Amino acid sequence: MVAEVGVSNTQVLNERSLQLLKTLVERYISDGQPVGSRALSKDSDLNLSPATIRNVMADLEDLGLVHSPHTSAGRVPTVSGYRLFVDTLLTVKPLESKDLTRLHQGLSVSEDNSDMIGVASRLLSELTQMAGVVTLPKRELVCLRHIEFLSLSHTRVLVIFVTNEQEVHNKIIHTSKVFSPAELQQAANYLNSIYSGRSLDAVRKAVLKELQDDQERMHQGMLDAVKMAQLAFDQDNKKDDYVLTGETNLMGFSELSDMERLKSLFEAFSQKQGVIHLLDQCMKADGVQIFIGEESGYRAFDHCSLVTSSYSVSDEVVGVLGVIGPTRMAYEKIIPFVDVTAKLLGAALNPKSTTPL
Amino acid sequence: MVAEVGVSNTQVLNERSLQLLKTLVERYISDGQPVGSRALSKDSDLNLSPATIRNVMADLEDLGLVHSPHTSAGRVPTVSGYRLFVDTLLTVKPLESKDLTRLHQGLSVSEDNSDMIGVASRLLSELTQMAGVVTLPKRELVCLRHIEFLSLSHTRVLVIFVTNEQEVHNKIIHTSKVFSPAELQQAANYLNSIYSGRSLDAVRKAVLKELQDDQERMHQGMLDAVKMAQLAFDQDNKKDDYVLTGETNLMGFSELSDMERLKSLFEAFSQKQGVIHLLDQCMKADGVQIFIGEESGYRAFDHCSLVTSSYSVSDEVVGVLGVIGPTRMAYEKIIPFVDVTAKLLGAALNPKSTTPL
DNA sequence: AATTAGCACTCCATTAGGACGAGTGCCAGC
DNA sequence: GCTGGCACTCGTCCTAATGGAGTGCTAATT
Repeated sequence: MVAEVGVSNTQVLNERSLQLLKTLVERYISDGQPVGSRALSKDSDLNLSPATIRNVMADLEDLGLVHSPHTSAGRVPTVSGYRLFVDTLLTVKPLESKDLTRLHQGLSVSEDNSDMIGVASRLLSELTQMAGVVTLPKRELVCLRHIEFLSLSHTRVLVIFVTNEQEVHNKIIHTSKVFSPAELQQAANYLNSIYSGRSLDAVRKAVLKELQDDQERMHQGMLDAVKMAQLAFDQDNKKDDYVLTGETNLMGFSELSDMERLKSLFEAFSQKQGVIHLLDQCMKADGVQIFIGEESGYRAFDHCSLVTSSYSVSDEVVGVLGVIGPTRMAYEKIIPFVDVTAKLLGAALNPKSTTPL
Repeated sequence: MVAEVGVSNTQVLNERSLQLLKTLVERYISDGQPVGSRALSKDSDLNLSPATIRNVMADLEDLGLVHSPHTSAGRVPTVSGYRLFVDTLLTVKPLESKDLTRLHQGLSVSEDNSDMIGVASRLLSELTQMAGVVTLPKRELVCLRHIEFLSLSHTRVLVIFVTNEQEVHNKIIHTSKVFSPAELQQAANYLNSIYSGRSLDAVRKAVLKELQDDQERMHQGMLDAVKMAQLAFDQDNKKDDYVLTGETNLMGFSELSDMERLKSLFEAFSQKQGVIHLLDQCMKADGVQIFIGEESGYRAFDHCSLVTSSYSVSDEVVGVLGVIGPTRMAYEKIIPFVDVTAKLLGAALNPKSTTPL
């Protein structure tokens, strides 16, 4: 988009126009009012008269970077305008030290990191005064530390497995035959010895391979164990989820004061899958990623922006976190927030820094 | 309140006034507009002129049962008016058969009742088009079925316990010394043999008693087991919680269209403790209980009503469910909804009807 | 050729006024 | 005790008027 504009009309999108666009966006973000030529003339240190500014604005409007709500209002940045702004004009501010301290103390590497995800989400929403969201680490990508089977009733077995992040998961499976506690113990021992330390995804694949390959090679006990593992790590097992906090902060923003919009936004939050899909896309990219307004492709997010960053454990991307707010947000502050939080969360979840099993 | 009114002025609060109040509340609930004397005259089958009705209305207003938004508007019921209405005037309608069917199919006694609470909440919000809330069964009151210990790292032990409702809970405890897997197994076996089938509350009390009483009587293994049980069922373990669904339905109601109100309501929802406290009060009463507007004592609920019922498993009250909506709700329909849902949920969670361990 | 000043114009927001209708309170009569 | 009638109040809706902010265009200036 930026390149295209630059190519199509280098004459128009010169240094000065960009400078003015930047000032306009900054001014609009802080005021929330359409910015007029007079205000821009004073704000920018270009010493241009309002009339000149008006000419530039007309050009920017032709390029679709700004937009006039009506004839005698000032200009407001469009989605493309915001995009150009965050991509090339933005000067990111370093985090304020008090915020940095707050993040560090909240996400310090501690013994109990059972609710790190929740803490991270709360920090994001508290410090940005918008909504914070953090996906749970992708199960497939975290490492298996330990697995255990527990007989509930004849063919119902409770599977318990502990992952890297010290999280405990459980699932009830139905076996084809009845197992004694001793048999279950044996199966667990076998699986632990073979698969402990490998990612859940790798385990699932290995298990499938085992079952397809020569089953004769294995004795009955091993076969049972592998079959149970298959049930336990079944594909449909992955119930992606996220922790969202500070939604209520969004109710303060005037651009979301329309009840219809607000309702559909909150409905999207509670239905989850749309948001999950959106966040999943962000996992592909490595650094901070931004969706502005309609860019997300979800109508409910039309008037919102989403600033995300993936977070990694042991150099492996396992989840995404971010901030949701109105399109008119202070990107230069939010971006470092999200960036730092992602790094700290990754570090806090790192198994190397916790007591080994 | 009702009694007081009746005593203070039996002359005024006669059959006819009550009849008119009833008609007024019904009319207001269905229309949402202040009800004028003309409308009441037509609606009620008392054959009274508007003028007469106005006299009665003036009396009801003196008693604080109705209220005029301004001089030339009709009347609107006050909280006391609603209270009198639901306590003595209301004629509860039986559930529509399609709704009853829906409830039955959703809350049937099935093999997998792991998300019964969520299902119940969703049914309540879906069928009433308001918000549904269901507390998780009180841990103290549910029965222990099985307990297991799993060693994580030297002094960290994962406790897993299965309760009546087929729910699996886990908690990480720190022991004072290092246990071998065999010792942990032995401890679990001991605890299961003694405490299985008793309520968590009873187990906790028994454990405390054991520790205070003669410890000499027990050998070391038993003592270790009891000590671990104490850690596992520690008081602070009870993290009461509830499942709330359909909050977005509330955004449709005009009485909650004020952003300030809506925001504080949703903040109350996400902070949870206030709501939990309110719901806890409802556990004491047995049948359906109703809080109208300010009666709840929480400012955030000022313009809402809460219709609740406790639900029981094996004749023991273990939780509360209910519907949250605007004060102006169709109580005669909501009450049976909540009532029936509570009964069905209790039945669905009943361990007698599920496969024994 | 780029910039600026000036001017006419457009549109929004606010205010004031007036008509209308719904509903009340009160009083006198049945 | 009930009812009809009447004056009154108040909120809503519509209209018109005013002021201000900001634009687009053109002609003058640098």
